[in-house]
Amino acid sequence: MTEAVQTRPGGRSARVRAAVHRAVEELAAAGPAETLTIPAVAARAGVHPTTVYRRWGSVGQLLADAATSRFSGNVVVPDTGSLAGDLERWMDDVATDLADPDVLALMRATIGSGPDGGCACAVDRHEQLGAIIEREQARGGKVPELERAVDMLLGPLYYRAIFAGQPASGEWARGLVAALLAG
Amino acid sequence: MTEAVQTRPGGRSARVRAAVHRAVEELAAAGPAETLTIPAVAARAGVHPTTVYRRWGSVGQLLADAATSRFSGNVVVPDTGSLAGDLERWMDDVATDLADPDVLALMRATIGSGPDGGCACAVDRHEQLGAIIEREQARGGKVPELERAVDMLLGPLYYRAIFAGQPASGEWARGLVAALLAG
DNA sequence: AGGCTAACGCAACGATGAGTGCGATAATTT
DNA sequence: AAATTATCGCACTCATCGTTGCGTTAGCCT
Repeated sequence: MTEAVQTRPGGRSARVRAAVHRAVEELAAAGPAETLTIPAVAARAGVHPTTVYRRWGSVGQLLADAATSRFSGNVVVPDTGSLAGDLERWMDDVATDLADPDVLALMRATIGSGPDGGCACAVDRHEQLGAIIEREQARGGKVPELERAVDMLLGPLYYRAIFAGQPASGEWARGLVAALLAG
Repeated sequence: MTEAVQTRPGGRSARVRAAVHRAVEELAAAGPAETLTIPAVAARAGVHPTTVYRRWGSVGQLLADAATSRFSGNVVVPDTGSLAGDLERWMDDVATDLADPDVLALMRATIGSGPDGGCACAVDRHEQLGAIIEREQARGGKVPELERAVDMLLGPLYYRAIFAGQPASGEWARGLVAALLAG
């Protein structure tokens, strides 16, 4: 009597999901926020609007899903052997990702869609930074606190991207790492 | 023959403007983003939708206007006599402001409304920080660079508010000031 | 106080987004 | 290979947003 709701993740469903996610990213990058509507997304994805309404329900949930899918696992945690090297490589990757206007547009739209939109964009990065620090700790090295690292690395990076509109250079990012490790 | 477009800022216009701004803040705080529509704002403000359409045009411009109005001049630059004191007081005020859920909701909606939405929320704070540093410089004290101050103070503050969802305590904010002045 | 005109309210229309019932398709299982 | 059923496409309806023309109200100036 188990009412197991079995899902069906292979084949067409996956294709539809990917196409819709791609359409969301493109539309978020293209026009103003009010053009990001479900019929528009469906048309661009080559899918019927009904499908999107049924699978996601609202623009907010659609954006949250697209954002978590986009911001999870597209940056690999490096392993250079030293904490400084790991952090510098990782910051460089994150900064490069944040320099893409399409990524920024998706982030802005996701933030605007609800209270946890911002978290969906950064949780993965938070965990990656924690993993880097944990590994150094396993190596036996002295590590900064995760909170301090978040404040001094992620904070400035995301602030510049969203609130200042400045591009983040690799050199500047390495300076942040140096400041963290010096303190 | 001067075609001076004379505006009429007093009396009713100002009342309407204030009521609409208030309605935007309330609606942004109340429901999801898709409920923040011009007819809804007009109804809550006790104003006819046509008025809002004509004066602001789109939800994006309306949000930008409301945000700049809300985030300008509601924090006074303190003058305690020392740089550390000024920064601590100011950070405390900003942190308190950012702890208000309504303020956060307005910020999120503004960020989601367009590419410069984020700037509209932070430009004033940027200038205030610059003013504090300039005053200390006039006093003859040694001052940090404005960029570094932004990275180490505004960055963590806004990152926590938007991307981490953590409340910012006054103690933690003072720690940021200490770290900046120590470096 | 009276005129001038910017700003607002009202009514109506077209366009489009949101939601629903039903049949068709294709992924998964036996 | 055949059956099962989750998922999708289609046609249709309802609600509401965006816009325009016109009359009215109420700031500002002489």
